[in-house]
Amino acid sequence: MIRLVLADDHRVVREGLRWMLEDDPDIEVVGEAADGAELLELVATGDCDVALVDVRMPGITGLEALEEIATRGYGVNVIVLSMHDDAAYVKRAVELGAAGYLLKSAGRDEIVRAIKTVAAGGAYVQGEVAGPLVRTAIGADDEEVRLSGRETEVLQLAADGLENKQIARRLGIGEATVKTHLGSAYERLGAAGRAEAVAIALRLELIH
Amino acid sequence: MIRLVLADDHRVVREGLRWMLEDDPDIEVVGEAADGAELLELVATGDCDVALVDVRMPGITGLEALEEIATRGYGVNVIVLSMHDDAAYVKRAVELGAAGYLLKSAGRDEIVRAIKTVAAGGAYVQGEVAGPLVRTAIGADDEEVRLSGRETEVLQLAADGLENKQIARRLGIGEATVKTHLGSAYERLGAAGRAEAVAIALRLELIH
DNA sequence: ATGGGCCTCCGCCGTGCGGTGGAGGCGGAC
DNA sequence: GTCCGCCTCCACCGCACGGCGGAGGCCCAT
Repeated sequence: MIRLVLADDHRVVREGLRWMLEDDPDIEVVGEAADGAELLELVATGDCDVALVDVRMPGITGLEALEEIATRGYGVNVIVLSMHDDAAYVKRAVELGAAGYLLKSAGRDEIVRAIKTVAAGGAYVQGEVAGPLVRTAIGADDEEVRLSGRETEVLQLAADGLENKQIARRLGIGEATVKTHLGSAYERLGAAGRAEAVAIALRLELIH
Repeated sequence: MIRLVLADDHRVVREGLRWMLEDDPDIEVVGEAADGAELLELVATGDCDVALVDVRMPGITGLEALEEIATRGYGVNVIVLSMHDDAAYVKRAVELGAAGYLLKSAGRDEIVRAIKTVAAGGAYVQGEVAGPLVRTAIGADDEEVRLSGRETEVLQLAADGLENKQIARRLGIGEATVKTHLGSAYERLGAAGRAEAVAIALRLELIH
């Protein structure tokens, strides 16, 4: 019997999944969470084997909760449920310790298969996103996009509408340094300027 | 027997709802649609009584389909399923002819109740949004954040990293006009500049 | 100890950007 | 008819921005 936890901020999705999955004799839904905090509480009890979590949730997001679960080393395998088929998303989720990755376009059979696979200790990535993923694994398009601590801070404040001088004062550093960090952030993200950089970083959930 | 059609771009949601609702002996799911066009096709056949449709779908959105269904005068009662509890959304949906309005926070019982109510010719608005609705009916609060067509286009291109001159060429308008649109977009969004405007618009899903 | 990543800072310089204050045409709403 | 929202365009101006080419200190790994 696989003890499953569902995490999604929309109750229709949670209840729908519950009805859909409990029809399978090997699966038992032992808990539901509406956000990352609730999910972490449930996982902490240790009474579950697999968690099916939406990436996008209020407060603590699915990815943040995933990171927490992975580092804490609970014996819970997490399947990420996402709207995005971007390779970067998948890669990031897998890096953070996801055992499975499903799109919201997945059907019941595929979800059940994924749950049973990861419950058995395996990994499951939906076909439509597996292609891009292995491409990056081979190194065809490597370069994992990430920013240094300072770059992230500076870009976050830029996204909040502060100008360089204000960012400098906020962080207690010189304006020239802010420019340097922004410049390297643009380069890493392949952005033409702060607007595009903010757009890309938001999509990759590097800033909020 | 109530013949029901489900419309949502996420297959997990559709299948989940199907499993959840077909458990009720009075409800039969006779069709699923992944976008507005499919929904209109299904409704046109006339073989259904109630449609449960998500507002947000690619191509023809739920609201647009709703409008079409209402003006064409099919004998189908539409229940709108939305993430937003904004009064403006509810108001607009009801204006366009929705017989019901549910949030994604709704539980199974409430959904079933809504379906049976509208199938009987009634109207159902979820409790949590009924309050805001009457508030706006009185005129207590209004104002929703939205951008004009041009403002959205211009801001989207700005988020893609184009500079004003390039945006102007792309849209076949003058650079001054681009600046005007951007300026009014900043004002509407309460943003200090393009970076913050892009951040806000992305969060509000006004651009992608 | 040499290299590399990160953080810090500096000046220079062109220009893209955003604010201000206009103008007119078009369509729908009252 | 008159108002209002939307789209279009113009000139001016100050400055924030971003690219360039430097510099040094820190820590860690090879």
